[in-house]
Amino acid sequence: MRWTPQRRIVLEAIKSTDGHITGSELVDRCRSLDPATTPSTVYRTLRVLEDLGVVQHAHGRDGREEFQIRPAEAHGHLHCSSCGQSWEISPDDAARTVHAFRENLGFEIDLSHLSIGGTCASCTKSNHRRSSER
Amino acid sequence: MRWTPQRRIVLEAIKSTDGHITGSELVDRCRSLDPATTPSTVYRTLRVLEDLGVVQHAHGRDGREEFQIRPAEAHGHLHCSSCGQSWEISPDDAARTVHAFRENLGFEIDLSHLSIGGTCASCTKSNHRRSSER
DNA sequence: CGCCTTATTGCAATGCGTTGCAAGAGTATC
DNA sequence: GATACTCTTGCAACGCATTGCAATAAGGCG
Repeated sequence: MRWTPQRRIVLEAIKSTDGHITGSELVDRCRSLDPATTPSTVYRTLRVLEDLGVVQHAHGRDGREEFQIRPAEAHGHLHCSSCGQSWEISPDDAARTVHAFRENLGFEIDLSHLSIGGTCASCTKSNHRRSSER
Repeated sequence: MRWTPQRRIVLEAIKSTDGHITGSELVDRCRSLDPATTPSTVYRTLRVLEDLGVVQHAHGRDGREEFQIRPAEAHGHLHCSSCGQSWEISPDDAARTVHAFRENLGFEIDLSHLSIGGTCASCTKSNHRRSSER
């Protein structure tokens, strides 16, 4: 494994982000640190960093990969299709779900990859209000 | 809404598939029915059919869209990252999960979009066997 | 310190999917 | 059946991500 300037930059860029970041956003950010950055290097570096366990990716609601520094504790994400926001699933809720699938199906959920779409509480409420106004 | 030959072909193609199919696979299939098929039309038609509620899409483990004729009952999918297989989540297990998130977080899971990655029962078993052999 | 091995990079080409736009073809109306 | 309206199509260009390949440079070794 070689520790190259390019890899340093990718790591620096992803470290300085708060929460998730998509591949192309990261390419942009790297380019602002070093204009000579090429996309292929960034994407390849991301895979290397993921193999090393430094970063991880999940999929946003549109299926696009979103990267982040690997958190201390693996957690899934919740995406609201109405307002577009996303949240981390709390360790408790996650554990409950993981447990249920393990018991019922023997299926071991990969929490770091878990991404659930739907409608958040406040959007559910406001949608309901709007439909009863008609 | 116009019922054109192109749309007829897309619908025919997706109807004749068993289970899921990715966009590009569907384009190929349409091309075998009509070589003049263009990708943009296929993808646009898929969105129209989805708006009509005829088809729906979810995301495979790699995040790629996978389409299918909308089933009588919405169901999520389970993807094993080890063997690559995928299964439908039974209505019971699905309901349990949906219920849990609604109660705890007020979050309304979109079941038709739910796609969970992890390791299936038999792969978990054989991985375990392999590691204890070392 | 310089050389050698080979991991890594940059480039160019590819694939999937999307979009703007002008040309074309459904559908309704008369 | 002809006409007009406008929804759809096909094309070309684009964006994101990946890959093969030759050139480059990192890091170990003498």
